[in-house]
Amino acid sequence: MPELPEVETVRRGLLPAMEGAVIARAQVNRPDLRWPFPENMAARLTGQRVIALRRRSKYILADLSSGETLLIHLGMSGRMTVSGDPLGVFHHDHPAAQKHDHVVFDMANGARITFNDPRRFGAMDLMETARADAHPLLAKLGPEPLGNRFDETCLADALAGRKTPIKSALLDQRIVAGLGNIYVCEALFRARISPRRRAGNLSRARAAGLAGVIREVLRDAIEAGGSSLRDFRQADGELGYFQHRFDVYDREGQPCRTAGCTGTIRRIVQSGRSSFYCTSCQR
DNA sequence: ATGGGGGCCTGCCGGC
DNA sequence: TGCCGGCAGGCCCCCA
Repeated sequence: MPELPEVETVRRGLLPAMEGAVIARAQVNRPDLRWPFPENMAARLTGQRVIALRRRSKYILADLSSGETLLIHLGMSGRMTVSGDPLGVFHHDHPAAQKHDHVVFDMANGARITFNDPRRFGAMDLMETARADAHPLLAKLGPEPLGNRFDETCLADALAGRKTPIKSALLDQRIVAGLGNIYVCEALFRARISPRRRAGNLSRARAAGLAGVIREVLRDAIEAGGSSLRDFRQADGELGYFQHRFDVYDREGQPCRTAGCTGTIRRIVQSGRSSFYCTSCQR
């Protein structure tokens, strides 16, 4: 599910309830998600203050007062929602527990944060904050697309010589971190590049343009509060709006939105994933 | 080294 | 109404 814009939207939604707040109680309802939880996870979280709530790629990172960092990944179907009232003014009740509520944080400020993940492709882990970058899930990630290190040159360099289709290359988190199936399709549409084109076959000028377009798509999506497909909700339970702005994703058979283009959006399968694109204006 | 495919899970949707 | 196949936003791992 959640790609970078959705994860960023969740992080922002969690900030008022989590950052600077103390985890009064951590309830862990099963031993694992995609992988086993770290040893004594509940005990290592209980009583800790969340110093900072960060994001790296599609991972949420909560730096704790203990010197450890909690890593959270939402997988395909993970959600984090806030209930209750961080200000302690209205004394809202918490909603009843749902199926697949795997981890629940009761914050000392009265907020409850619930991690729900039907498919359990998500993950949680704990590591030393000082060594967070070396975590196996983070160590090989490429640059943040909205950060300073991601520029035209670096994308062109990363794509050079690669025979894989540009679609697959952009899904490779070592080239650029945080893109998933939706935003790769959308970025390639905006850049007018066919998902089937060999990555190493793009001119440096087009690769440079693509880098700019990737940033633009992600910024637009974050601004819209992410996309709401199936089970994505913002942390406050509200729906995002970016799905209404998809130009190609899930628009098979519909007309291309490029001005003057009479093409139709097609769906193809590349390395097992759907790609949506206009065969007429994406080359 | 690089690229492709399988597998992990549950839920939903469309077709019969 | 019910069953079944196909599909889904991610990513590790194995194989060629």
